[in-house]
Amino acid sequence: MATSPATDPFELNPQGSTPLYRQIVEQVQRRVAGGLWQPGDELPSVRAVADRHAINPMTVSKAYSLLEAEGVLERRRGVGMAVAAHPAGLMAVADRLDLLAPALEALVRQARQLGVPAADLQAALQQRLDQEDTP
Amino acid sequence: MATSPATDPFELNPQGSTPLYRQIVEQVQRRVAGGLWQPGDELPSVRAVADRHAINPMTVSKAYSLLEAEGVLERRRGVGMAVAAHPAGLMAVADRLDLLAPALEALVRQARQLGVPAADLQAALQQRLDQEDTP
Amino acid sequence: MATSPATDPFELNPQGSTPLYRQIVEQVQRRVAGGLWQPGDELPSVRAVADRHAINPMTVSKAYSLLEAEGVLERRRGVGMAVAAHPAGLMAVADRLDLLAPALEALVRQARQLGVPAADLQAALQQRLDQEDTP
Amino acid sequence: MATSPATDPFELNPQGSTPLYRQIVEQVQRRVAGGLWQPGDELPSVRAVADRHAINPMTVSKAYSLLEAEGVLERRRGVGMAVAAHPAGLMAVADRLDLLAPALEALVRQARQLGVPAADLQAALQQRLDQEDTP
DNA sequence: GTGGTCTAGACCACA
DNA sequence: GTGGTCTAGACCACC
Repeated sequence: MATSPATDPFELNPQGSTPLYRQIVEQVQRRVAGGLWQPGDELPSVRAVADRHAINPMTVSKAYSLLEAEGVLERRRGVGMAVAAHPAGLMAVADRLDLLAPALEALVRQARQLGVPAADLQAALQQRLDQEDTP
Repeated sequence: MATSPATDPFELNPQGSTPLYRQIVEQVQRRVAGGLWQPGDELPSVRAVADRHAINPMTVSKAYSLLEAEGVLERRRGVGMAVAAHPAGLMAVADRLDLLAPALEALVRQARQLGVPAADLQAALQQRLDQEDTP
Repeated sequence: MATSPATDPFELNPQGSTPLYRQIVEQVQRRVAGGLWQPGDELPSVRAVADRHAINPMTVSKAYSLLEAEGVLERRRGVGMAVAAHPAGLMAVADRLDLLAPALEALVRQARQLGVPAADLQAALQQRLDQEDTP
Repeated sequence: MATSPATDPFELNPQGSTPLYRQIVEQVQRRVAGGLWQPGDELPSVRAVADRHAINPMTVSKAYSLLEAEGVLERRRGVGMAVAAHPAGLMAVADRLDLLAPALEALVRQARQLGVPAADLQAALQQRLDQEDTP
């Protein structure tokens, strides 16, 4: 089980509506906030990520720069990027739940408009979480 | 309780990142898919919606046109738009759950990346659904 | 002989009753359906087409968006539009004939209503096709 | 075999892009031009057509008025509309073929863009005409 | 450079 | 009254 940044840690969806650089930024933020990635862990190079996903290196670079400006990552000259010593994003479980609020809100709103009963929604989540445990 | 298309059936959020016309498209899709709006029901006119939300008529028109191309709405010339006789989007509960898949997927992925335990996520959804019942 | 999307691949008739954006949509559909344009081929930019024909960029953009929604084109962010990897419209000769059905139907119906004999209609088509070969 | 104007002589398609009144106008024009309908033949009343197709009587009335202005129909006070004594539209076979030119042009252009071979197009027309003979 | 979104306003066609 | 089309121009996001 690999939780620290591997060669290819990102799940990118070029079709999706959220831009590529945003997808990278958000995934790093969450993993650091949740403690999955620890201070000092090194991220894959800009070029490695760009090659792996066949995207423009500038896109990756932009994401890393934003994360550096945020204090989540720090630049190690000649080496690459690493999770900052005191990452701004690390937080308690309760605060992490707040970060989930928008996604939760969207889910519930869509279910309401679709006329899907609360019980069915709960069941669907349960089922999806079970998949997660035993892939 | 008004379920069929009222004078102002839309909940638009001009601040959000999703464009206005997309918000309209998605809300109509879900309401038709869920059976809340029935075939033959007439939608509020382009101008009415535009005036109500102080937006450009073209924005509303664009949404309606897309929905017509999708087969969800049909144009009644000189009269207005109505839910299509055989809307492409009408479906059973199970299929409606499929429409929720992307939102559900996003929620679970974000929770995983944040390191939020499954139990906490379930609890958060439960709590949010309880709000829905007793607003 | 240039078959892949050139700088100016469209034949637009501003006088005709069919709107400009529809003309673009239909021409792309047919060329992709016929295999003249292959998956991955890049289309001329919105601005290029708009300048070339002295029309508003939005008109071209509208056409491209509809084609994307249909699955014929795909957006490459920051790069442009291209024929989709698996275009919804690519099809065998038999199916392409189905696309001609409406036009064929209209022709036959008009001939019937005009009392034009079948033989004369056949001859007229033959004559028109001969022009095509030796322009 | 009914060639003179019956109770319901029109083939109307509310979905099509051509407006309803235009469909009526063109069908009358062609039938008179081809001699299928003879001078003096009476047309169904505005109300009859409107009821039969569930459309607005004004739409039918507009079509009839245009045809009267053109000299194809004449108004018989208290009785209804009839094909004019000397209809402007009656013409020789060669001229009628000219009326088919636009439809023929559209068919050939679409076939070319679809990459359908001339022979296949000829065959398709032949097949469609055979249906016509033995319905 | 690319396309996306929205506005303000015009004119047209249809019923 | 309804929606459809097009324009001119603005601003934004992405790569």
